[in-house]
Amino acid sequence: MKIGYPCINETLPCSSATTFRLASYSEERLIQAVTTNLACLQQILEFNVQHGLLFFRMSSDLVPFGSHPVNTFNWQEYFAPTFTAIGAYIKQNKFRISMHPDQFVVLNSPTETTVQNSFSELAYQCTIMDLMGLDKSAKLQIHGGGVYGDKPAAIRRFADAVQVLPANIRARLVIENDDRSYSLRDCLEIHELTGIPVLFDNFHHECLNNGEPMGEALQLAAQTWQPEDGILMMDYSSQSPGDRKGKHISHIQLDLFREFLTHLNGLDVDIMLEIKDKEASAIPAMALLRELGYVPAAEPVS
DNA sequence: CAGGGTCAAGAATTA
DNA sequence: TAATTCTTGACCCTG
Repeated sequence: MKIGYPCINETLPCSSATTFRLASYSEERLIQAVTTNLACLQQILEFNVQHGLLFFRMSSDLVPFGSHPVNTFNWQEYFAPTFTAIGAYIKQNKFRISMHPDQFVVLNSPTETTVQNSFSELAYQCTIMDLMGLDKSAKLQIHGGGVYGDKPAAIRRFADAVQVLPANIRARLVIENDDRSYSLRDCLEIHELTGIPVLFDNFHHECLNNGEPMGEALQLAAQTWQPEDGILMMDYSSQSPGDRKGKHISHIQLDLFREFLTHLNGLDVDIMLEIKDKEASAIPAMALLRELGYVPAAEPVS
């Protein structure tokens, strides 16, 4: 079991997602931003190793405009040695890695250009993982997309789109249940049609489900992962008290987290904490996992 | 220099 | 058909 937080470290004085406006695009600006971002990514990974946080979601913004036509620079080749070095560090420390293309990646959109843009974005993010030399357990997580008033048709379009993806992207693609449109059951159906694993989000499942108890839901999602995919990846969060339903909590509530863990029933998972204060929650969560024996005690610093 | 409007990209809801 | 919400950080313009 590994645990982590997404993209941003609030302790370190750097960002791995510096960007700039499209209007101010230039090759110099791009090189500067990517250089900064990759240097910071390395620092974050080192911080995480020190704290035993070995599941990490890399920012979608490592390369600004990574899939935009304005970006004709061969950043893949220019930064290949840096990607290789970071990848070596990731493998040396046995990190689990994910990326999460955002809401603009919609494989089942009825708009052809939206689908094409989605393919480009997936290709961009997959290239980063490929350049790092990561195996197929490093995943790209996306949601089902829109429903457009006809979910069965939307699911078929999604499945058709997955089939025409290049093999390297398809091998990394996983679908995550969301909190308003595509439930775990819908995602399992997409898995049946495409073979892609289902990344389980406990909080989304609480918001939208078909009656599956948490423990059963975890088992159903876990069954969609093949050995080469690695163990089940999941997103963990809980409701922010007093806020709109679906709003993520700002700091981890350890009693709720502890209660959630009882539903695992021995299932091994990697847990991404989608909680606002990032490592400030991940560190105490990790301490709890050690206390409960889910992960070994910290190794002495050599 | 701080505050705040705005930013590549979408979908669903509401007006 | 058009505006707003979702959701989020940070760029970068304005005063």
